[in-house]
Amino acid sequence: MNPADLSAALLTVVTGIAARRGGTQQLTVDDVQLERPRNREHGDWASNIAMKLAKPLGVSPRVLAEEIAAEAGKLPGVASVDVAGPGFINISLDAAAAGALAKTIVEQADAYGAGDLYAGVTINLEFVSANPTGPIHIGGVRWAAVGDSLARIFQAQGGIVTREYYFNDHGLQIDRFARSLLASYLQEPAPEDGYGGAYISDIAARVMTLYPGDLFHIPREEQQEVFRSIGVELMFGDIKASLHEFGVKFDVYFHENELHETGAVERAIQRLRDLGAIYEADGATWFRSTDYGDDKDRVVIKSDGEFGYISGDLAYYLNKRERGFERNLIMLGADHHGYVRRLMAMTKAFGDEPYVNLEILIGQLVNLVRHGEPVRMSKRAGTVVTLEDLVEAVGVDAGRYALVRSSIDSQVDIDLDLWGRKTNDNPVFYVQYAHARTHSVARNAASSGVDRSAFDASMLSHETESILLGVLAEYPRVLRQAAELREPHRIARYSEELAGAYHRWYDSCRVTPLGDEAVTDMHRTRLWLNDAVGQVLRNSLGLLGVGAPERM
RNA sequence: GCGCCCGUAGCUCAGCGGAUAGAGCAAUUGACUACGGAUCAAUAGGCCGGGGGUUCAAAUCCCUCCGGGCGCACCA
Repeated sequence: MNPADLSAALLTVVTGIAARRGGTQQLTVDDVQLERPRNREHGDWASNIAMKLAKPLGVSPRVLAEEIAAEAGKLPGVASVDVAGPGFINISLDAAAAGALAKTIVEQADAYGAGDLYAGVTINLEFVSANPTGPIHIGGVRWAAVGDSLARIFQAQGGIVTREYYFNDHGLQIDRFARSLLASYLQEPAPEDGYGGAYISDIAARVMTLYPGDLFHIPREEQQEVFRSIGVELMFGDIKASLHEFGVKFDVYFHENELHETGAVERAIQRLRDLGAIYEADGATWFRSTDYGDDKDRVVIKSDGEFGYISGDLAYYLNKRERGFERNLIMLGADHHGYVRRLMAMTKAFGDEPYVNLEILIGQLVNLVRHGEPVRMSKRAGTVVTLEDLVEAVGVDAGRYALVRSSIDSQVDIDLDLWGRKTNDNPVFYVQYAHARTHSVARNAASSGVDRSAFDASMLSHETESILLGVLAEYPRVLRQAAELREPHRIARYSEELAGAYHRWYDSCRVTPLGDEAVTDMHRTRLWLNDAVGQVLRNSLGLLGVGAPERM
């Protein structure tokens, strides 16, 4: 008996009662969503439907609740139904109905928890997209972890997902990068608006070893071009390598240059012009974005003839739509929240639906903390905190977990000392250890002759088992909610809850017989539960891109 | 001035309009001749930043004030 089955059964009961009382509203499963009461004494599942329907039906919530409870109590698998407080309906399942889930999970394996929220929907997730002018700094790293996890979550909901990296290889920042490399090579001071730091001289030196010609005897402009083309490729290779090491693999690396070379930018502007959303003023060409909700109009062609910044975005969005993506998500740092309005205005201008065809997720800043002090960074001075720094300090699993564990709406301090520790004050180890423990238990079970040849769900009646089964039952809903709200941290928090429930069960219910005890169906049945927990922990950690070791 | 995010236990943070607001860490006290003690049990710790409002019900929604972070270019 899953909560979904129970909801469906309850819906039938409630619909019948409402109809008899003359109710006219159409009820759906969403109206009878069950929640797990915090307090175990309130049963396994609770419904607030009586309080919601009391007013429209003109009855007191308690009376209505009693009426529903009387019928719900007759449902198969339901042990008891009570009415409590202002009109909560508290339902307890019998052990057999609740325990059946253990077997279901083992049988469904990797598929347990998956849903169809985005079945067949094409989704483009654009994230990181750091300019190839330096290593990925910590802000981009947050999105590397969260964006990749979100991609996995959407896939688990049936979405057809493309992970995309927008490679900004066009524009002034690249010029600055090239000039900085050249300056380093010529042992000149870094340009005023350029980049500094050890990686610049490193890349410059590598360019030298790769360039087949003689750099000394070509004009400075050509020298800069050499550093630009080779340097960008090297930097980009480094970025790809760090992402790969971090377990993030992009399906598409999209080059901004392509939009300019194919005339896509002009076409995008022309399309706005055709819509009457373009005007000329002060020698420049403007997008009248205020007509679509922006707070000021935006320059698409500057008075010097160059394209404004938004022009590339216009073309890029259209390009994604032409490639068939129904939903396009862009993940940006808090310093880019000002973009949201203008890009939504663009979406609307093109006749699409803002916040549906295009969504922009804004992630607040991440601070790294070491020895209680924030690790400050400055791109100019080259003291960036990079992906490599994080991985070096805490490893990939802890790094990803730390980044994905908090809501992106919150600024986060990541304590490198804490996350680098291999002890129980590190949450990722708490969860991984629980998973390793399920395997350890399974190994011991095998050597004691306990197998899964029998399953009697009614034996899973210990209090810790009832709690553990309840947590397992919630997983599909947590996953769905994480997808709907674009909040992978819910999966992380859930995995911690499950790990805790498992450890407590382990402490009071043995899977393997003690001493020369005989193997019973109790042991066999518990092995199913043990394996079910391992499976769900594996599924959760998999969605976070964090390893689920069998031994630690 | 305008906009986005945040303010919850000593710390780091969860919390879907529901019942007595939670977890981990830190503190105190316990549990190994028992499947891995990277664990578990227990104690203590809170005007959920302040004030209004909506609701049967508000940490959650709305308004307002205070505090913190980040933005408000013909830069990218």
